[in-house]
Amino acid sequence: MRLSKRGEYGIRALLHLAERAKEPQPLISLQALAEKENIPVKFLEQIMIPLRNAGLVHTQKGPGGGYKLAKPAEQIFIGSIIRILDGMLAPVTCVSKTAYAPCDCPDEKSCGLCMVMADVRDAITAILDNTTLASIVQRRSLLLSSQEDSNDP
Amino acid sequence: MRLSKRGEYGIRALLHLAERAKEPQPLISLQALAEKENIPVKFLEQIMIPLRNAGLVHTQKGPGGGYKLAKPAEQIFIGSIIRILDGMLAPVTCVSKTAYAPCDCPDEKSCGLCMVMADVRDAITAILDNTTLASIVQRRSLLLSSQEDSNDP
DNA sequence: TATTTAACCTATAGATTTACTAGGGTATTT
DNA sequence: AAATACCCTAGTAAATCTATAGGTTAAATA
Repeated sequence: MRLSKRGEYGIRALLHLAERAKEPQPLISLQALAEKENIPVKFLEQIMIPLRNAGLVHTQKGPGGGYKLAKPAEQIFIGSIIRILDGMLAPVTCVSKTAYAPCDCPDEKSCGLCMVMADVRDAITAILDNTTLASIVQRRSLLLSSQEDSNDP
Repeated sequence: MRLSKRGEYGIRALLHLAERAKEPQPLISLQALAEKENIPVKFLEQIMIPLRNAGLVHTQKGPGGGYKLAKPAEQIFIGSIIRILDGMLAPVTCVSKTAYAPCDCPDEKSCGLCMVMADVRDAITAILDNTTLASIVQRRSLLLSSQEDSNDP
């Protein structure tokens, strides 16, 4: 039930872009992004390609070029990122809504395993398809500011 | 975020044992169990060993021997089975309560990814640590009987 | 226009995990 | 004693994961 490094790095990278999101949003180079997040540069490059193809990030070539979010952080869901990078959220293919494939049980409708895994899929998607980069950034800033408070007398 | 074949087969096998659970509970041979559930015999054998070591199944050697549940199906949770066979339920090690290992973010407390994954872990465990073999068997029988009804005029 | 910069693209390679398979050992029953 | 059925260790082919290498293309700037 693991999130791959691919998925983890992808989310960290986009989260980093979301943290920088000002108006106008600045570009950051692959090199800089990888260093800041401690991700192998060439691996991150591989990860950014499908994210760009899916329309989540915008890129610009040449000097001063780099990466930024292609749309507001409020509109980018963690679920989408994981589906793009890791394939699906459901624990088994036969209960996936976005990447369905039959399993080998005689009848999926009456299969006990499928029932439970469908529940798990619903629970996972309920979170990941409703959590945006923006909501994470906000939650994190709330946490950090409350920690500051507790340091003051 | 996938359930392995190992985990899938393990659950299917124990679910099969739970369906047979009468008083006294009969033994079923590895051979028969594997055939009924379409699982490779020698692979299933590997899967049953840790389940027995963990005290979920009882085995008996010799002619007429085989496998049965070691305790009531009401007391066997799907979460336990998956942890035994696949290692952990959490999507990343740093939010696992039963198999914690640090990740490489600078601070886990303020890591946005960790926060979300902790939510996911909670959602998954809320289901899998509260679903027993018995509850699945019951849910399945309710479904099947309601299907019978709808076939009658 | 030449040069530099930085993303783009294809291929590949090493490590790990997954999904099995093989074959002999051990306990139990008849 | 013979048959049965679980026990245990090892190994292996294929897939997947985690990168790495190296050249190509586009854009900015001098």
